[in-house]
Amino acid sequence: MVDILPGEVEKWHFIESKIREIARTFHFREIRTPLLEDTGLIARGVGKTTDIVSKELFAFERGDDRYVLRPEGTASVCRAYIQHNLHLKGGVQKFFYMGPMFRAERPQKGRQRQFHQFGAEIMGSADPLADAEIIAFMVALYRGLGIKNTRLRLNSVGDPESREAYKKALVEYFRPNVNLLSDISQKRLETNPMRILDSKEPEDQVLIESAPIITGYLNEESAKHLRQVQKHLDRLGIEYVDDPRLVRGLDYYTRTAFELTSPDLGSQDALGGGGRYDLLIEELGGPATPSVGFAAGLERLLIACDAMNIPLGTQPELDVYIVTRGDDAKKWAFRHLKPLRDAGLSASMDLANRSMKAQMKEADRELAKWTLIVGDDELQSEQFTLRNMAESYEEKLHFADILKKLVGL
RNA sequence: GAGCCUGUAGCUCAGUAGGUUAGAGCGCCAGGUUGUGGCCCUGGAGGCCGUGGGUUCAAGCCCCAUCAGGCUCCCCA
Repeated sequence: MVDILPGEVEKWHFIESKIREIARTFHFREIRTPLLEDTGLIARGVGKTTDIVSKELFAFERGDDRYVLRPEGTASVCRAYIQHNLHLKGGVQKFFYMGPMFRAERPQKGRQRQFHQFGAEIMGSADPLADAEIIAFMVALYRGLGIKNTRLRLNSVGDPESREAYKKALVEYFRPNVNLLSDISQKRLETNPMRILDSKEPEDQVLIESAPIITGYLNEESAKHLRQVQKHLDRLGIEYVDDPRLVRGLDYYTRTAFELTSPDLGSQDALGGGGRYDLLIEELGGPATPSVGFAAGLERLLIACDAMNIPLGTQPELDVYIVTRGDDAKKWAFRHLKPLRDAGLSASMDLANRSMKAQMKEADRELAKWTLIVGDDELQSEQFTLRNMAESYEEKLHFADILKKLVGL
């Protein structure tokens, strides 16, 4: 896990405000859920056989209750949707969220045990327009930041009927050659054959290349749904590639699945991904609510921005630093920070009784635009020295005029 | 969970075949300039050399373990 220090945190502010701004234009509304969730919710929501649940949860018990640090956001949003009867508010609900997630994995570039995701959900629509809307939102964020080097992959993992037919076909295809598969894929043939398609083991690649693809096994409704999503994306000018071998690691997806990747991320090349989950809310005990969503990694977004040399936030400037000489000046300065701050200026001063030279140096380091220099002379004449740090000129003014001048700028 | 690599000052890194008080640049602090930053000069502070154990007269350097990080695999964001 990592600390985000001053200098780095400004980048986060920049990205977070960009996300909020684009969410506003799409009219997604923010939802915040607890970092802790009931273990059962996550297990049922994400799927017991997924890697995330079976080996990556941070879990603990307290009394009879079992908790996990949330590994993703969708299950929590669904829980909140059910718990607060949000379907009764009517219409289609559009949410976005942003915050830390936790998975107990071996860390590497673009992968931490505590990481940050933003994501969005559209709940209560089975229409392909909702799929296109959620993808458009995700793509708009990356476009808005200027990240160009991305690829959107699109597929349908089918509804339960289609998927059963496809799984059967896959098992029939792989079974005769089971010995040629990697150990892990041999296991997956029993538990979750579609995951074999996601394997990167070299020995699996040959077989995967000529394996049957899901496209031919989609029933008419699922196939039509995918075609309509594609048409909507075409109309929006959003480029994508059809990838009939795209499968996702969470069990709740139905029909639409998509992933946005970037070659700038190295081995962990997924910026974000998502899909439709028409059955999840019902499975969790809520009303039948077809929904679609995505999640994206903020750390990976930052890596992609750096790779493209996209300027993010920088160290904040300081409006005024008051430099003092002597105890009376120090007292005067400490009192006069308030009117400066009340006027909306950022103002600071030496808090460690150091030399003028040290104070000037600190003002420089803190990117002060102005220094206000106060010593015996100034206190006598009530005319204070205002120094412009960038242009190195000074003038003597009454405090009221200094305030006026700085606020007026 | 697996493989390979790395871990020396706040940061970036040197440390020669194991041999006295572990170095540099930048940064930090102070002085040169007892009322003025950025340049320059001088000085200073700051390291149980990731942690624990072992080998040796002697370990930053060799061995083992462990923790953390990097690159892969796996998986995902």
